[in-house]
Amino acid sequence: MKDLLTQFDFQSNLLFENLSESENQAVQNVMEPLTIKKGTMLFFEGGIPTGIFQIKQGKAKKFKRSFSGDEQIFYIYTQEDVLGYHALLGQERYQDSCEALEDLKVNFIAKDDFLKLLKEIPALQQTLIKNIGHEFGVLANIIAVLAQKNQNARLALFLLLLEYRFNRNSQTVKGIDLTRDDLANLIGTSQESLGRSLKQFKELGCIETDKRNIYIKDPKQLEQLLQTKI
Amino acid sequence: MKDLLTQFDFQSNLLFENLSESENQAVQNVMEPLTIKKGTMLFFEGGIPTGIFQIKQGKAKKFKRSFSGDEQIFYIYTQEDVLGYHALLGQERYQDSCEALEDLKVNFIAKDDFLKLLKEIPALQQTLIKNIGHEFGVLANIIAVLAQKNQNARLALFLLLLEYRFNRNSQTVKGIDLTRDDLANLIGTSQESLGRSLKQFKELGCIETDKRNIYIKDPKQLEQLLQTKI
DNA sequence: TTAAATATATAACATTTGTTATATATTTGT
DNA sequence: ACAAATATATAACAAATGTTATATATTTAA
Repeated sequence: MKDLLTQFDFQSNLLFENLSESENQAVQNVMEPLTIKKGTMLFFEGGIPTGIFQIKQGKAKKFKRSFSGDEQIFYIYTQEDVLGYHALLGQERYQDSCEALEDLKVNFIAKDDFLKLLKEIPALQQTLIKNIGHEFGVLANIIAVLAQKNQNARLALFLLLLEYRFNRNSQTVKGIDLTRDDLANLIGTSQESLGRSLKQFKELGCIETDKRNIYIKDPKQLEQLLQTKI
Repeated sequence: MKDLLTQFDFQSNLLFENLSESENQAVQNVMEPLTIKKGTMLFFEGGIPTGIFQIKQGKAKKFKRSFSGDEQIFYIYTQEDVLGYHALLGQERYQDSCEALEDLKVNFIAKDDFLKLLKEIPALQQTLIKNIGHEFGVLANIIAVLAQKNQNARLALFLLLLEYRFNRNSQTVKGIDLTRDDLANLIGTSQESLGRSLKQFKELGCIETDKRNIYIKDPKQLEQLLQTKI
C-alpha cells in the first residue's frame, strides 16, 4: 500500500536529506523564515521565480487554471515539502500557481542563493533533477487515475494519500482538513457529487466526518474501493 | 488556437534547434540511424536507460500502466520528436513505456554519447531542463482537461491537437491515424463510448472517417465543442 | 454577539458514460 | 486468395455523474 502511495507522492520533503553536516549548514544559512497568511499566493502562473520555499507548518495547494478558467488542483504541499524549484532550474516562468490554504510558516531561499547552493553542492543538483523525474512520473500516474477510475475510486485513493501525507509526522489523529471545494477540485468532480460519495463512504463505515474534517476509519475498505475498475 | 495547442505539446521537436553549426555536427556525429518494427518497445517502465531517440518517421506512444493494469497513453510522439531523456538526465530508471505504433525510422544516441554532448554543449543542457519544465506544465494541463472536461470536449481537443502535431510538416492531408483503442486510451474513455462521440461528430459534420482515419472538416466547430463546461 | 457571508448536505431530475451484445469491416498470416 | 483474427460500428440498457434547488451549519466581520 505504502508503495502505491509513493507513486502519488512528490517526495519533495526529501530534497535536503542526505546532505553532509557542512552542506546542511550552508543550506540553513541562506534560509529565511517567513510567515504567510492564508489565501496568499506563494507564486502564480506566468510570474518570475523569486526563490524556493520549504513549508514548516501548514498546507498549500498547487493548481492550474484550465483554458475555461476552472481551477485544477494537482498537488497539496504540507510540512517539510520543498516547492518552487522547477521554474528556477529551467530559468523560466512559473508553470502553475500556489496558494496558502492556512497560515504558513516557511523557510524561503532566494533564487541566487539557491542557484549558488546548487553549484556548491553537486549532489543537491543531482537530487533535484532526479526528483523532477520522479514528479513527472507522479503526474503521469495522476493522469491515469483521473482518466480511468470512477469517482469513488478516485476519492478513496486521494483520501488514503492525503491521510498518509498530512499525518505521517504526527502522533495525534488529525484527519483530512480541506474544504469540500478543494477536495472536489483535486479529484476532478463537483462539490455536490463529492458530497454524495462521502455520504456513501460514511454509510459504509470507511470514514467519519466532523465539521469539514474527514477521518479514515477503515483503510482496508478504502483500498478495496480504489481497486474498482472504472 | 495555436497558442492553446502548444500548452498540450511537449515541443520536444525543438531540442536540437538553435545549435551552432559545429554543435549540430557533434550531435549528428553520434546519431545512429535505426529502424524499429511496429509493436516494439523503445523502452519500458523500470528499465535502465540506454540512450535517447529522435523519430524521423512514424509514431510512438508513451504510456503507463495504472495499478489496476490498464494502459494510459499520455503522449504520442511523431516526426522530429526527441524522447527518452528524462530518465537519462536523472540517472534513474524509466518512469514510463514507449511503443512503436508503426515501423519507425529513428536516430539513436547512446547514453554516454548524450551525456558527453550535454557537458560539451551547456546550451543543450539548459534547453533540456527548460523543456522538462515545459513538459511538466503540459502534464498539468492534461490533468485539468481529464478532470474537468466531458468526453466530447476531450475528444475535440485531442483531435485538434493530434491533427496539429501529426501533420504540421506535411503538405498532403493525412488525417489522424490511430486505432480506436489507442485514441480511447488517450482521451480516457472506452472504445464503445468513443465510437458514440465520433458518430455524433460525424453527424455534426466536424469530421469524416475513412477506415480508421479521422479527417477534420470543421475545426471551428470542434473549438466550440471543447469550450463545453463539463 | 449577532447578522451576513460562506460552506456543507441532500434530494430530484437530466445527462453522460459504462457495459453488454451483436453485426460488419478490415487486416494478417498462410 | 482465403480463412482466421482483429478492429470497428452500433444499439439497448444500466450505472455514474452533472445540475438545479433548497435547507442547514459554520465561519467571518462588524
